[in-house]
Amino acid sequence: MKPVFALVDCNNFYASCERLFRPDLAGRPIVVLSNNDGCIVARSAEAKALGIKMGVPVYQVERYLQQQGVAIFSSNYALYADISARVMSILEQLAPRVEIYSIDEAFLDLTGVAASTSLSEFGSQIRQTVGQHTGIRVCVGIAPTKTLAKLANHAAKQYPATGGVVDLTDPARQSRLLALVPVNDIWGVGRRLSQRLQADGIRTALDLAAADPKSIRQQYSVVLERTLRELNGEPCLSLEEVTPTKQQIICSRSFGQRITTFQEMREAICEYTSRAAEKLRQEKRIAKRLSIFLRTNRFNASEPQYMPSPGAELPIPTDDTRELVAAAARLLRTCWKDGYRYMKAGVMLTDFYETGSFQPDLFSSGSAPLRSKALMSVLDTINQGGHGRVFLAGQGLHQTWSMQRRSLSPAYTTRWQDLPVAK
DNA sequence: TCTGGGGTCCTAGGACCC
DNA sequence: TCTGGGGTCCTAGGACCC
Repeated sequence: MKPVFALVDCNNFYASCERLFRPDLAGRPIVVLSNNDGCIVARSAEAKALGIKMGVPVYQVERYLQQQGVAIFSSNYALYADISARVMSILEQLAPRVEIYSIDEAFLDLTGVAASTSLSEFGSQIRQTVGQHTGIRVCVGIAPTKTLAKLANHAAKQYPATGGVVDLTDPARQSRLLALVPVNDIWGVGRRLSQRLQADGIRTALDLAAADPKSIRQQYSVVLERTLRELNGEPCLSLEEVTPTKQQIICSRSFGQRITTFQEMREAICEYTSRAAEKLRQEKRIAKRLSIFLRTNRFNASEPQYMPSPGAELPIPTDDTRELVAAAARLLRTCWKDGYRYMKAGVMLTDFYETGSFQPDLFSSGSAPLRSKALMSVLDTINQGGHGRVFLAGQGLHQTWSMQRRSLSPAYTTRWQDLPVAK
């Protein structure tokens, strides 16, 4: 049986989540900012219509946002994750196999669905059900490959006449759409590739689909060859239901204010290491390698730049916050230099093993690592419970460097104090 | 003054081995 | 005054995604 994929994508997801609990904002433009209130990362339809671009630094458009009466929100990730989980669980009820691709997108396997009902009808059912149960609007693209399903979804968003659902299983329809799509709108073709492709005379998705797979592989890469084949309806990417285990865990942030002292940086690195260790334990992994990085402001050419990123192997892989923090602090001492204004720092864990699976080598002897499963699990339970936090002294009490979130909405669905009240 | 964070995959090139 | 060839493993960096 020929495979059929659907891509379900939430419209303007973060902005829509904010509006769910603020009916007074109906029809008003909304933008959501990145961490630290730096850039615009999501826009409502009204904000897009005003010409506000994705990714622009807020300070460049602050006046304009005010003039236009745009509602501004800091990122409220707890809220978006919770709404996302609700949307995804509905999709899992509707389709037998679902791959959660990102916070606001999922691929569905619709192979065989057409027997009872038409594919586009099924797409409309998805839209309706999700809309009814969560208030979130989605668009649905349906096609024989993931790459085509992405394009179908794109079209469903772009052309209101489609009613938010595009069935692209018909080859004639595929080529009509591909002729309209510029290469940079193809999934997997970014800024650099699209520049190169255009220089080679490949301007539309149809141009790429018509190119020779072998020479594309030679001149570009095996990845682009797969994209080309997928555009021609030949599936190269399959549905991945089980989330593959992580290869690396990163925790990094820009600071609310520049950091200039070792003490503050030490706090920040401790904090990020603790967050990374929590994620590691959630994954049920232990890590053998830890690295940290510091960054000055690369946008400011007149300032001296320093961006060290030292790393180290741990004697024995671990998921214990205290051991990881100690290692991170050692690395910080090796690379710290006074006299710079640091903008950002981060911690990265790599080289994972399953908890309990690691064989220590014959010669790593002696010093029993301070490690306690019980302690770490108590730490996690308390910190995930929402009734206060327990942390290492090194993380700092005041965290003067922590990020700015001036326009944060309440955690409507994940904190009792913030529950919306119907009057 | 003010520019996010967290991931993946692929490739090229160096180190090392026989 | 000459200096192979081929394989594997690892790392850094580039490109992409949301």
